Amino acid sequence: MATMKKQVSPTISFSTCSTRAVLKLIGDQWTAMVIYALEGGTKRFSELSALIDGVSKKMLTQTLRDLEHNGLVQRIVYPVVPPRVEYSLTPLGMTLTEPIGALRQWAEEHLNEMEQAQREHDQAQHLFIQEQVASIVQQR
Amino acid sequence: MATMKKQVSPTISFSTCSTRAVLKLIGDQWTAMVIYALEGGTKRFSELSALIDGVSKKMLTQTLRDLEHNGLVQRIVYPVVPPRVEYSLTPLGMTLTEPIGALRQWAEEHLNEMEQAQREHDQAQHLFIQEQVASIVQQR
DNA sequence: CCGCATCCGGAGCGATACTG
DNA sequence: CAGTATCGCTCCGGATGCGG
Repeated sequence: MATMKKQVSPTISFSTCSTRAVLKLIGDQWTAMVIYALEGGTKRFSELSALIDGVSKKMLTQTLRDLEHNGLVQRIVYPVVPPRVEYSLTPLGMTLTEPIGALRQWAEEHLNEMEQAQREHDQAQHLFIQEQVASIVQQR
Repeated sequence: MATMKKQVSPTISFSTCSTRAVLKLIGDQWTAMVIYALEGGTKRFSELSALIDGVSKKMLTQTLRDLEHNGLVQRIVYPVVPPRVEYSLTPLGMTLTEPIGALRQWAEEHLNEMEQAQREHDQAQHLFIQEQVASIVQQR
C-alpha cells in the first residue's frame, strides 16, 4: 500500500500544494468533459459543442484556449472557407485521462451512497427544524 | 436538474455524466484540501483553519457543511465551554482520498511539463504580438 | 463555421462585526 | 472557540453582435 499513515506535516503550505494547481486546471465545469470528449479522438469545434450538452460557445472557446495554453490540447486551424478547426489531446493531455477516469470511476461506485447520505442528512435537518419551530411556538 | 430542456442527443448525455457530479463535489478551491488535511485524522475547526492557508472561516464552514451533507465528513460538537468541534472523514470520505491522491500524483509528475508548455506558448504569443505591432508601425 | 468583443445580471467570496 | 449575518466587490457565465 502506497498510502500509509501519511501524516500531514504541521507546516504544509497549502498554497504550494500541487492539488491546488490541478484543481485550478480541471476544477471548472467544462474542462474535464472536454478532455473526456477528446479521448475519442480529434474533434471539430462544432462537434465538441454538440457533444457537450449545455456549453456555450464562449465557455467552450475559453476552456479550449486554456487547455491549449497548458499544452494539453492541440489546436489546428485549416485556412479554408468555411473555417475548419480541429482539436486533439497532446501526449501530455492523454496522461490526464487516467486520474480523471479514476475520479469518474469513484463517482459511479459511490454516488448512490452519497445521495443516500444526503437524503438522511436532509431528513435529520428537517426534523431538527421542526423541533426548533415547535419550541419557538411553545414559547409564545 | 429540475429543468431538463433538451434530451434529444443520440450521443452521450454529459448532463448526467458522473464526472460532473464529482467535479461539483471537489471542484471548488477548498474541498480537496480539507479532505487532504483530514487524512491525517480528526481535526478541530481551528486546526483546519491553521492548516489550510488562506481559507476564511466562512469558506471553511461552508466546505465542511457541504462535505457533512454528502456524508463524507463527520462533525461532532462537544457541548462545553469553550466550544469544541471535531471533524473527521467517514468511511465513504476515506474512499475519496484515492482518486484525489491520483490527481495529486499526476500534478507532481506533470506540472513542470505544463509550466514549460505554458512558457513556450506565452513566448509564441509574445512574438506574434510583436509581429503585429511591427506591421502596424510599418503601415504608418 | 469559428471565434472574439462587449454588456450585464447574479452568484461567489472576503472582510468585518456580532453571538453563545 | 466556533460559528452566523451582512455588506460590498469581483468575476463567472450567458446573450448578442461583428469579423474573417
